[in-house]
Amino acid sequence: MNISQVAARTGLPAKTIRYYEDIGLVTPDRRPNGYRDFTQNDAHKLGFLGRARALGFSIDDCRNLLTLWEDKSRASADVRSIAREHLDEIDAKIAGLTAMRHTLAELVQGCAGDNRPDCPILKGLEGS
Amino acid sequence: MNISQVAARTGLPAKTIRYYEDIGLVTPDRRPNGYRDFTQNDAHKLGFLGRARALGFSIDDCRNLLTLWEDKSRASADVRSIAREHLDEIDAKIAGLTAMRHTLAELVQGCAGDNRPDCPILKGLEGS
DNA sequence: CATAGGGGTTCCAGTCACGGGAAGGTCAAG
DNA sequence: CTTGACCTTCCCGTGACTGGAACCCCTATG
Repeated sequence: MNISQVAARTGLPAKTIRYYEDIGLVTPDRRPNGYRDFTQNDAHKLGFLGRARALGFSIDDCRNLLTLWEDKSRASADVRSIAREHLDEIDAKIAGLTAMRHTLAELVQGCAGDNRPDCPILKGLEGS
Repeated sequence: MNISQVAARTGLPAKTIRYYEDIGLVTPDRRPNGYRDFTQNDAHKLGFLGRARALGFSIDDCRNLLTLWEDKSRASADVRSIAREHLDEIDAKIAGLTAMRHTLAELVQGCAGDNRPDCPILKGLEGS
């Protein structure tokens, strides 16, 4: 399979796929003319990567997950622990954003939004 | 004021303050020896920047907010519209993360977390 | 057979918002 | 005079790509 075909199948840009090869996440064969030749398994791995990245896993996480995924004898507890850590991170991010949202919403609420130069949002940002 | 003092007052690292000067957000004076000399107003601006950044405003947003902040005749509606857009962005991020969390939590829940190699998390990531 | 196009390849540079660290000038204290 | 804290600039690295240039390969058409 050429790179454009695997790109179409996985939804990943060709550039990204080449980058994933650069950092050793996939190792496609090469044809005599130098073109990359992806197997079904490569495409499958790249699809896996795409979904894991979409779920917010870092490249390092993905590398670990890929290893576990290919290791038939791995313990599912290992996978679970990576996923759990990631879940905690997501929760922390959500909490941070929610706090941010709260503060900002208060500022916006207090703002008349008219043509007067008096703006509580800027006042709020001015600090104590 | 030297950079370390304004850093202490604003909570921003000196490196960050120099960077903000690089990209034109502040323009401190210079002493004969080359040291930066920050006015009270500079410190105030940097504090403003720190709080706005902490609320997740982008550097570009901050640049706009700073302009509005320094413009005595600005309309509060302008500020409000920037803040509202930012609020929408925050909401979108929260929604995305929440969806992610949901998917991931389902995967984790389905995982026994024992030593068997059968792992629903990896299965879920394998895709259709 | 020449050529046009749509693939593919490599490599280099840029992104964002800094952080780390080197090499060297400056200043106040002991 | 020396020490040590502080300041300066400069350059490289981060993460995960993205854009572009320059060039090769393959097929189809006049």
